[in-house]
Formats: sequence, structure tokens, C-alpha cells
Amino acid sequence: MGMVKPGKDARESHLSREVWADAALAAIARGGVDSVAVEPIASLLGVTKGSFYWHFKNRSELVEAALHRWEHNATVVVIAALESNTDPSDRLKDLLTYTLGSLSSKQNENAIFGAVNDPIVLTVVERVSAARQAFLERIFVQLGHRPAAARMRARIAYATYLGHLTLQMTDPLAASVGYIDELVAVLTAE
Amino acid sequence: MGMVKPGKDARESHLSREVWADAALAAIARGGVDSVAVEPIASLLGVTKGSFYWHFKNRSELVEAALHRWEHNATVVVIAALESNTDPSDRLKDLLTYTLGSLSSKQNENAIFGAVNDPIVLTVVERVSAARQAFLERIFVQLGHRPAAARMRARIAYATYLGHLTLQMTDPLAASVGYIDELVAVLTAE
DNA sequence: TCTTCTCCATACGGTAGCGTATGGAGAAGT
DNA sequence: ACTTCTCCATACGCTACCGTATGGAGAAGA
Repeated sequence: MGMVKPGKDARESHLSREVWADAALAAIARGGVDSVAVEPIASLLGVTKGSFYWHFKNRSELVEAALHRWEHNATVVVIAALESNTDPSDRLKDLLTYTLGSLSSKQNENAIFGAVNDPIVLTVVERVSAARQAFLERIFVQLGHRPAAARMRARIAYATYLGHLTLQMTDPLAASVGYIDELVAVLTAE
Repeated sequence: MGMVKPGKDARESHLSREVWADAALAAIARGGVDSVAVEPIASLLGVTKGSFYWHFKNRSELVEAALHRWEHNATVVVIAALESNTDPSDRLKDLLTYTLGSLSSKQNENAIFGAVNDPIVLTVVERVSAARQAFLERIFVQLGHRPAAARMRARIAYATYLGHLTLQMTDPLAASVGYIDELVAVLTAE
């Protein structure tokens, strides 16, 4: 197999599937899932369609790859980042601070959630939402809620997160001091 | 002016701008703002593009008209429906019950908020969000919160509403009894 | 009746993007 | 050195949609 070994130096002459997927994810952040087009991305990467159709079967496969990358960042990475903190209340606050803080990922989230009519998007979103709500549910259980109540609280907290995601697309939070504290207080109120 | 008077009978041979705008709004609910295309809508209405370009200047004008219709339904109509109820706590619960209940409008909302990268969509969404948050802010003031706190609570409540809107696209609420009561309790907790 | 205006059909050119077919340069194997 | 394989460029046909140009049927006005 005459494959070029990627090597560790920065300049790689050959593109990989991951490079394409990341470029597609960036396109989603800019113009939504529907705006993912092969030829514009190719010219951004400095190549032509010929490259794309060697790495991928068609456009849907590219979108799917991009969504899988997002899924990984949105669940595994985020949850792993909170493993160090064990106190449930702190964890909730850190989670909200972390997820509502990173600006670039918000464009992606909002664009992806706004395209759930696409069945490919739907399945990924369902998995991500389920994982996140399960994570939140454990927090509320640790906070002393009973299973049914913890489940409702998790849903409320997750919905609140999603809503802030959408809101911040138009209204950048205005950096009001103590807002997240108030938010955590409301969500954990007895 | 040889214009045909619309008359009051149902069968109108001539189409109006409103019919086109409503059809476009239905298209938004199905496939998002980007999916609004002149020719498919025309064939749905049983006419051709010739009709469209007589009523509208171009596609953007159609999208704008559809968004204006949504804006009206999303603010004026909803708020007017709650005028009868004066108790702030009941009003909040009625608002959530009402807005989280109508199934068809959710598709629209989610699709529109998922396309805020479009500047035309952005301006409309900003107006709608401002009006809704102002409405909620008044409720929380009536509930005894101070201005700054009421503003934060209004934002939280609105974000929660938006989040549930998104969530229900994939997870149909599961009809858990008492969920909205729990939601209202959380939002109005001291 | 004859003209005028409204509303729409038809026909046309143009662009953006998808997917395929084919060739070719260059590295990897042998 | 010769072949094989990887990665990509070029070129092509196809579809969907936009916007325009033009004509025409039919109601309204005069």
C-alpha cells in the first residue's frame, strides 16, 4: 500500500477525512447544515472536488462525519472535563459556566439543533441530548432529589441550557454579573 | 382599476400576498428558512412562478413576509390571549401551557431560531425576543421582584421556554404529569 | 364594444451544486 | 526500472432554483 505516512511535521500534502469533517463543521457554524457544500469547502481547503469524492461517498457522508465530530466534542469531551470536580453543586455551575462560555461551539449547536428535520441530524441530536440529560440527572440525584424529580430537574436544566444557547445568538448575555449564580440558584432551589 | 374584489366566498380565483406568505411559513416549518423556494411553493398552490413575481419582488421579500406573519402570531396574538388573566402567577403558567402546547407553531419557531445567521431573520427574532422578555419581566415585577432581578428571571424563563421548544422537536415531553407545575415552581422560587 | 388593467402561464437564460468519468503525477512497493 | 497504488485535477452532464421577458385570458371601466 503506497500510502503517504502523515508524519509529525505540520505541512501535510494529503488531506484526511478529519480535515474535511472539521471544515464541514465550520461551514455548519457559519451557514447551517444545509449550507454544507462540497465545492466551496474544497476551494477553502485549496483542492477540488476530486479530492472529496476520493475520501467520501457523497455529501451526506460528509455531514455525518461532521456531526460525529460535534457529538464527540459535545458529550465525551465536556463530561471528561468535569470529572475532576466531584461536588454536584459545583459541577453544575462549572458545567453551565463552561458550556455557556465557549463562543465558537455555540454557532454549531444552534445550527445543528435548528436542523433536526434532517433525519441524520435527528439521530445524533437525540443521542447527545440523552447523554447530557443523563449526566444532569445524576447530579440532581446526588443533590438529594428522588429519581422522578431528578429526571424533571435534569430536563428543566438542559432546556435552560439550550435556551440560553439560542438566546446568546442574538443577545450576548450582556455580561450581567451574578447571572449564572442566579441561574444555578433557580435550578437547584428546593 | 380592474381589480377583482376578493369577496367573502371561499373560492378565490386570485391569490394574495398572504396566501403566499402562509405557504412560505409552512415551508419553513417543514424544511427551514433555506428551504423556502418559489417554484415548489407555486406548484403547491397550483400556479406557476408568473404568479409569484407579480405579487413579490423576489424570494427575500417572500421570506420577509412569512417572518412578519410569524412575528405577529408569536407576540401580539399570544400576548392578547393572556390579557384576560390578571394574576401574574397564573399568567405565567398559562403562558407556558399555551406556548408549549401548540404543536404546529413549534416547528416554525425552531426553524426560525435556527436561521439567525440570516440577517433578515435576525432582526425579526430580536424584536420577538425583546417583546417576550419584556412581557415576562412585567410578570416577575408583579410577583414582587426588583427590576434587576425581574430582568434576570425573565431571561431565565424565556431561555427555558426556548429550550423546551428545541427539546420537544426530538423528545415529545413524554406527557409527564405535573411537569409544567414543577417548571413554574422552579421559575418562581424564592 | 373596445380598451385597459389584473393576474398568471410559458419560455428563456443564468448560476450553484451534485455526482461521475477519466487521466495523471508521484510515492511505495518489488 | 517497472508496476501499483494513493491522492487529486479536469471535464462533463444533470438537476434545482432564481429572475426576466413576453404574451394572453378575462374582468373592469369607459
